[in-house]
Amino acid sequence: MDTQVPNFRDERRARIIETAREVFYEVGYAGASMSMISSRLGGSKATLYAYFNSKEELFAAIIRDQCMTMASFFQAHIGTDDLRQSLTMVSRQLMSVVLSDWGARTMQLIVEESRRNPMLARLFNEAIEENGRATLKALLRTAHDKGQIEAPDIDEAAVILKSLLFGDIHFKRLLNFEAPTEAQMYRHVDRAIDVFMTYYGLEAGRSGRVS
Amino acid sequence: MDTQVPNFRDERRARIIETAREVFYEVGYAGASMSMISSRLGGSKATLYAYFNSKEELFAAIIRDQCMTMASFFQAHIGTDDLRQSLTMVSRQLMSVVLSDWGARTMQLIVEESRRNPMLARLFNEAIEENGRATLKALLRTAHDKGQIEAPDIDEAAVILKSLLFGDIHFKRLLNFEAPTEAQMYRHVDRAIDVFMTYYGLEAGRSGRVS
Amino acid sequence: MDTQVPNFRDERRARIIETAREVFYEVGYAGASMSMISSRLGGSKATLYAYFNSKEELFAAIIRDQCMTMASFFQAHIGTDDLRQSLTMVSRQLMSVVLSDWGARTMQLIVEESRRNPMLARLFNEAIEENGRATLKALLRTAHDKGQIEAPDIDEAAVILKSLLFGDIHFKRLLNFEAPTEAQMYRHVDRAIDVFMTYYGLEAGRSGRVS
Amino acid sequence: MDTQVPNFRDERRARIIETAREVFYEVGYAGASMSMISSRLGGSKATLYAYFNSKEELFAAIIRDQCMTMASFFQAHIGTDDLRQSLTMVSRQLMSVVLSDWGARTMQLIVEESRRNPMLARLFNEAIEENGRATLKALLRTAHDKGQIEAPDIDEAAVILKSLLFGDIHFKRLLNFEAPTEAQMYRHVDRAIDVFMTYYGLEAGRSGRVS
DNA sequence: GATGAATGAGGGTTCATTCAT
DNA sequence: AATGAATGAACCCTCATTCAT
Repeated sequence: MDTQVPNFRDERRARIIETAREVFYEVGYAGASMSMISSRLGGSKATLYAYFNSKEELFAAIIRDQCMTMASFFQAHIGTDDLRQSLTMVSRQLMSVVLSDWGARTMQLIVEESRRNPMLARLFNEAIEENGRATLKALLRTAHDKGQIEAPDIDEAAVILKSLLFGDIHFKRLLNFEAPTEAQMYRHVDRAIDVFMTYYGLEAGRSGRVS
Repeated sequence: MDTQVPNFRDERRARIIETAREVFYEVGYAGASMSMISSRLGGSKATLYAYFNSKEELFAAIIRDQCMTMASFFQAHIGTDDLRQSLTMVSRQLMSVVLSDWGARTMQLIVEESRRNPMLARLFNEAIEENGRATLKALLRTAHDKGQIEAPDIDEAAVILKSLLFGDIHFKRLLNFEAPTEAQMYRHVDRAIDVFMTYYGLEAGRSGRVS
Repeated sequence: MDTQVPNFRDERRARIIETAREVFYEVGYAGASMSMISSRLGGSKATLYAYFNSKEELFAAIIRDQCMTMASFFQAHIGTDDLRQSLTMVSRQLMSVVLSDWGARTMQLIVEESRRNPMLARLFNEAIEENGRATLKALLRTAHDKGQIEAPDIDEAAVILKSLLFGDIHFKRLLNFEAPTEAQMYRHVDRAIDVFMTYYGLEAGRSGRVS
Repeated sequence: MDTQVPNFRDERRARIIETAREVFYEVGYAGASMSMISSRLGGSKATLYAYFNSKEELFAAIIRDQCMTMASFFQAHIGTDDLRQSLTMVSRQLMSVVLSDWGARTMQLIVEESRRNPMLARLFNEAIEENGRATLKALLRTAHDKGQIEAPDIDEAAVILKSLLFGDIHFKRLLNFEAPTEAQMYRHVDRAIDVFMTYYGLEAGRSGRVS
């Protein structure tokens, strides 16, 4: 059971990852050098190589780490009876992570390296899909079963909702446009859910359409 | 009228841009070297620098060029009386460009460099916004005026449609996932327009919802 | 006699020399590039090479030109009966040239290149020696013959005077220290002549010694 | 006291400085390349940059080093009662350093770079002024106090002596003319001191004037 | 296990010079 | 006679990586 007790080596490894993460996030993969990282870390470059065999491997470890962190944000949401409210809460959480400086930058870095290392892209996709969208899908399936919506293809419905949420706003974040304010983001989420529910919901008529 | 007749210099410049574009698209901005470009081009490195003052400038010229090309794909669409058909045609065009290897790779490169050179991101955004979405907006406005849809905020409606179109599928393309087949893309477009029309349209009932 | 009538080629050559001189004086021999010169000149680099076979040759032509100009400053001085006054006038002239920005910079450039091209140093030395000091020597010889001074070795006397004049002040100018004001320079000249005359003169006693 | 024991790093650094000094002295600052230096040194270019951040910095370190060496030549001279003899000894020392190949070349290099890096000129000036001339000044002050000379303005007297010493002969050395033989240099020093003492001294009459 | 020191390969960029026109 | 275009060589400098201690 010594994996439960982080030893000295694990701690050092964690410090390396954290420091290197800062550097990569600041100047990008190509812009970062092992010298920068080791000098900010305090040790020597050779020490870095004692923990990671190459720059690429170090970067991959960081991305793995970040993806795990990101996935953790999307877990453990309990749906309520009010579907709209549940969707709103989950969506807001999803958006606040994805649109944050950290979230947007993470995806930028992955895009930058996804050619050289396709595994990174898969990791990231899983982190969002298998957690973020999985949560959405669970919500939708429950709602479908409860007769709140009519969505025979849950996967497709989840894609539609995710598209409505991310869509243009995420696109612009990747291009380094400023993040929306929280109020703007909330309005955006409301509209997205509105559109979604109009299509999939069984409520009578559209609500909030002409705001 | 001598600007109409490209002289030697312009031709050579065009050849440089084309060759450099290939290299950048293959290995990314950081992965490309001026040596690679010049050797593939056939000349010497110094010749490159006679046409472009720096690697960065060469890259910017290429991106500018690509953005113009991309914008040109979105111009001059004539709407018909059938709104769904018009939207479908424009959307398919938009998607086929954006999801193509070339379109997706272009955005990846811009994401890679948008930090160092924010102007590139602006150029790209304009190429898509001011042409792609402008065309959409024109269509929607006409439809609104004709009473085919009810969209008091045309901008917002265009964002919704664009989000539905791009959304998840574009996201995955940026991460180097495979492009959908044409049939898949067509189905996606149909679904997106369906959702859109259900929300904004004045048609009676939803069509094609349960496919 | 067509050398008397400067033709087109000579004029152009002169313009090249003048422009190149500016550049060399601003950034030094190594710091200057043929591109800088030709672009400031207006023509093409190839034109430069039509007039001068190499950068080194162009530089040599400039230095030759400047040395001739410098030599011209030291000619045609007529001595008066008052030896001190004559020496003062000649010395002031000599010093004002040598300490000027132009004069000091010329010597710097020559020092920079004298290793690679010893001829430049010889030219410069001659410009000063065979004109500046020759004038001094003529003055001194006349004075000696008139019985105003007693200097059996005129050469040596001239060296002493020149040393007293140039000495420390020229040394500092070569190191880019600021030029003295005219008043300071005049005082320096007075003192130098005073020392000189005390040694070589036949006047009774020293004058102006304790100022 | 481990600063007293030069470690490996200091030794290597010293070797770099020595090798680089040779190269710079042979071909000048602009003519030298880091490749030349590293290949003569035996290591790689990157090693050079581990010790000095840039070519300019390496050069500056060398010049600083040389200036310190030069300054060390001028220290610790004890005057005797015989002023002429003391002046002669100090002057000979000063001249032999300044006129040596090494001394002259050092100043040439500094002149070459004094524009780009004025600090070098200041260093050199101090090395000579604050040591060479300071020694002279100390001698003169003592002599003045003893009543051997009458020099109310010691600074000025020192400038005069230094000028007489350096003057023409140093000027020519900067232009790469050959160094005088030791005999010639001694004669020059004698003459300079003779002129100086005639002006400032309180001895009766001039001595050695007509040699 | 950690490190200071070292390095080969390559980066972007500039240069003096030479052709074909 | 003049030039626009081209180039090979070299520049300073940085990098990811390794090895002896």
